[in-house]
Amino acid sequence: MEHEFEKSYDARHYESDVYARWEQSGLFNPDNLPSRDRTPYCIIMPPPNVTGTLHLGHALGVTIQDILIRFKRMQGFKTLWLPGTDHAAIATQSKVEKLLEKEEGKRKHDLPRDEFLKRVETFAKQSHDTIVSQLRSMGASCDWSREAFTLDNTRNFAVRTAFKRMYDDGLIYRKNRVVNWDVKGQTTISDDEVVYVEREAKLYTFRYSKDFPISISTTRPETKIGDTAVAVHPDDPRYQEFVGKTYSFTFCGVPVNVTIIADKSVEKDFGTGALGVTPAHSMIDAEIAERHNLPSVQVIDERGKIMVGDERIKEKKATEARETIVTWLKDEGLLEKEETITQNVATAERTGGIIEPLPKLQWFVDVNKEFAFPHAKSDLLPQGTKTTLKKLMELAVGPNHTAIIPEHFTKIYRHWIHNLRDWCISRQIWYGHRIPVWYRGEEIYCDITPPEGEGWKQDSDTLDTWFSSGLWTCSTLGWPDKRAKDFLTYHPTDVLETGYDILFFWIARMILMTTYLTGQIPFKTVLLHGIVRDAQKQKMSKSKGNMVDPLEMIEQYGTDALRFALIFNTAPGTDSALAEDKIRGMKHFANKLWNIARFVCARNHAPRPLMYAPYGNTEADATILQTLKETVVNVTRDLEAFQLHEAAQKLYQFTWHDFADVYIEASKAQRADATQQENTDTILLYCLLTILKLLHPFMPFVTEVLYQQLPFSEKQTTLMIEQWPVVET
RNA sequence: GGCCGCGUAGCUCAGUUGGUAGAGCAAUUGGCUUACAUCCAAUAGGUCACAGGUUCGAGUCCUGUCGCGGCUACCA
Repeated sequence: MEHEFEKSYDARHYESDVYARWEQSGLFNPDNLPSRDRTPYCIIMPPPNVTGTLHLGHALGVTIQDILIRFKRMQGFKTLWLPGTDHAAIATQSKVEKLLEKEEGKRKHDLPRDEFLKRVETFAKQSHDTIVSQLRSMGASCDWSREAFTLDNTRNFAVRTAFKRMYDDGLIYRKNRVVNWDVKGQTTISDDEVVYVEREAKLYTFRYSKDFPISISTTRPETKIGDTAVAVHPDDPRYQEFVGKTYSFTFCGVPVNVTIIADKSVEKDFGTGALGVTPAHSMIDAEIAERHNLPSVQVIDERGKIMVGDERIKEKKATEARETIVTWLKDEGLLEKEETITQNVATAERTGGIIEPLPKLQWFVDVNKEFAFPHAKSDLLPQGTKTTLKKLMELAVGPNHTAIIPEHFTKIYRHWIHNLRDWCISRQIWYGHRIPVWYRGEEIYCDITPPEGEGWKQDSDTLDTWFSSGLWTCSTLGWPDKRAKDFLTYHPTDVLETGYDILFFWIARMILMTTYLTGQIPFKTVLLHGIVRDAQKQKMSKSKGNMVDPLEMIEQYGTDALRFALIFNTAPGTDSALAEDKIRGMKHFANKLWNIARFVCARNHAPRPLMYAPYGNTEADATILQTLKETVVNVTRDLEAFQLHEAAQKLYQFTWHDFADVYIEASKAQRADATQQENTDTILLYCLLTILKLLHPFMPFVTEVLYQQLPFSEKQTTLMIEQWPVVET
C-alpha cells in the first residue's frame, strides 16, 4: 500500500490493493463496524443474472448503491449492503442451450434432465465468479459473507414456503387457461415477458361459407377452424336478427359450429363489425367465450402446427396453413377483401419466438382473490381486513409508504397494477425452482417437503424466475424464520435501487410477495436509474457492436473515473449518454485531486492530531471555509435526497474551481507571510481532509489512497469509517 | 387508442418550494507559473420548441400546438 507519491495518479497501481485491504478490514460486514451508532441501514443488491458478464447498466446501479452505502456508513449507520446473483431461469437456460448447440451440436433433450442441469450449473458458476470479480473491481463495499443466490438451498426453502402459503390461501391455483406459449422456447411465459413487435400483416375479410350471413375479418385465417362463435355488438342493427342462431359448415375440410352472440367488447366500426371468436387461441376471445359459456376447440399444438383437418393443413405450420386456407377461400369465392395493415405481433422477450396463445393446464397467482390480511401490527392494514394482492400492491406505494424516485413512476406503477391480470408462474423449463406439488392419480399434494408414501410424482415444471426474485429482500435476510436476526434488524430495507425497466417484473412482484407474506413493505424508497446509452444516445447492444465494457474503461481510466462519469449529469430515472470523453474528463478530475493532495501534503509534513475546524485570518481563508461549509451542507442534503448528480457536480466545482483554482493559488502568496503560514497550511489540510471524506463515496479508491498519505497521528484504518463532516449551526 | 416523459450553449445534460440562465466535453486566444500541460488564464456561444395565460416577475405554474422518446393496450 505504501507507494511513492507519484507525479500523477495511475489507478492501476492501487485499486486491487485498496480493495483487498477493505475486505481484510471486515468492515463491509456491519457486525464489525465501530459501535458509534446502531441504527441499521440496508440495501439489498438487485442480483445480476448469471448469464455472463456485467454491463454499464450494472455498473451504474452498483455505483449508486455503493455511494449511498458508503455515505451512510460514514454517517455512522450500521450499514448492510447484501450482494447476490440471480439464476434467471429462462435467460440462463436458453444461453446454455445455445452454447450446447453451437459447441456440441446437441439439443436440450439429447441430455437427461440431471445432465443438462449440471451443464447449466457449471455455466452459472463461471458467470457468478466473473460477476463477483467485476463487482469487486467496481469497488462495491458489499458484505460478501452474506452473499446469496436465488437458487441456493436457503432461497429454495423460502420459495417452497411462499408457494405453500399462497396455495393454502387459494392465491395460487392450477387451471386450464389460454396462456402465452413460446413456441421456440417451448414454455409458457407471463404477460410481462411478451414483447410486441410492429409488423405489416394482411387483414382478410371473408365468409365461413356461402350460407353464412355475416362477413368477418381476421389476420389469422388458419385459426378460424377453431371458431365457435361470431360476436357482434348488441346495438348493431345490421346483425340483430342473427343473434342466438347457430350455423354448421365445413371450413377447408374441418367441421365448424358457430353461434352468433352479442357482446359489448366488439367494436362496431372495425372491419365488418363482427368478430370470429377463437376461444382456444386468443386471450380476449377466451374471455368472451367464458362470458357466453362457449366451447373451446384447440386447433394449434405446442409446436405451432395445425392439429385438425385433412392433409392440406394438418401437421402444417400455422403460417403455411394460412396460405392454404386463403387460397381455399379464394377458390370457393368466399374471400371479399384483402388489405394490408400494421399489426403488433406478440414475441417472447428472451427467445424472440412468436407467441402462440393456446390453452394449457398451468399454475397462476390470483391477484384479485379476496383473503383476510393475516398480519398483526402491520402499517398496511389491520389484521383480518379483507383484501387482495392487487390492493396490497396499490396500498404499498404512496405518500405514507414506499416512495418511488423519480416520483412520476408512481403513476406508471399504478397504471400497470390497474391492468394486471393473474400471473402465470409455471414454466416448462428445467433450470429453476421445481414446483412443490406432487400428484398421485387424482390426488394433489402441496407442501414444503415431499409427501410420504409410494407413487407420488412431483410436478415437472419450474417457477417463473421472478417468483423467487419477488422474495429477495426477505429470503436474503433469513425469512421465513421470523426470528432471524438479520430479518428483524434490516427488514424492511431502506432503499431498493434498480433500473426502471424492471419496475413491473421485479419491484411490483417484490411488493406483492412481501406484503402478503410478512405484512411489511420490502423497502422505504425505490430509487430508479435509467438506461446507459452510447455517446449518440443509441441503446447499447451486441448486435449494434456499440457495447462499452466497464472493465475496459476501468483498465484505461480507473474505477473512480468510471463511477464519477456514470453519475455526473445523470438525474434519477433518466437515460444517460456515456461518451468516452466524459470518462476521460473524470480521470483528469481524479488526477487533479491527486495533485491537490501532493501540494497540500508537501506543506504539511509533521504529524498532527485530529483535525478541528480552523479559523480564517484572511479574506481568502474566510471565503474558502464558508464555501466548504456550504458544500458540506449541500452535498449532504443532496445525498439524503438521492440527488447524486447534484452532489457530484458541487464536489467537482468546489474541489477544482473553489479550492484548487482560487484558494490554493491564493495560499501560495499567503504563505510568504510567516505569520500566516501555519494557519494557511492548516486550512489547506483541513479542506483536503473534508474533500476526501465527501468525495469518498463517489471515488473510493483515490480518496482512500490519499487519506493514507495524510499526516495525522490518529487515523482510522480506512477512510470508509471516517466520520462524515457535520456543520454545526 | 390510453398513460408517462422530453424539447435549455456545437454535443450530452443539470437546473429541489417562480426571483439577473449553469456544468462536463468540444471550440477560440494566450501561457511549459517549481501540485497538476491529465494543467493554468481568458474568450465566445442560448429570444430555455412554439403560442397564449396567471404573476410585480415564468426555463420553472396553467392551457393549447408542433416535434421526439418510452411504457401500456392489442382493432379481431
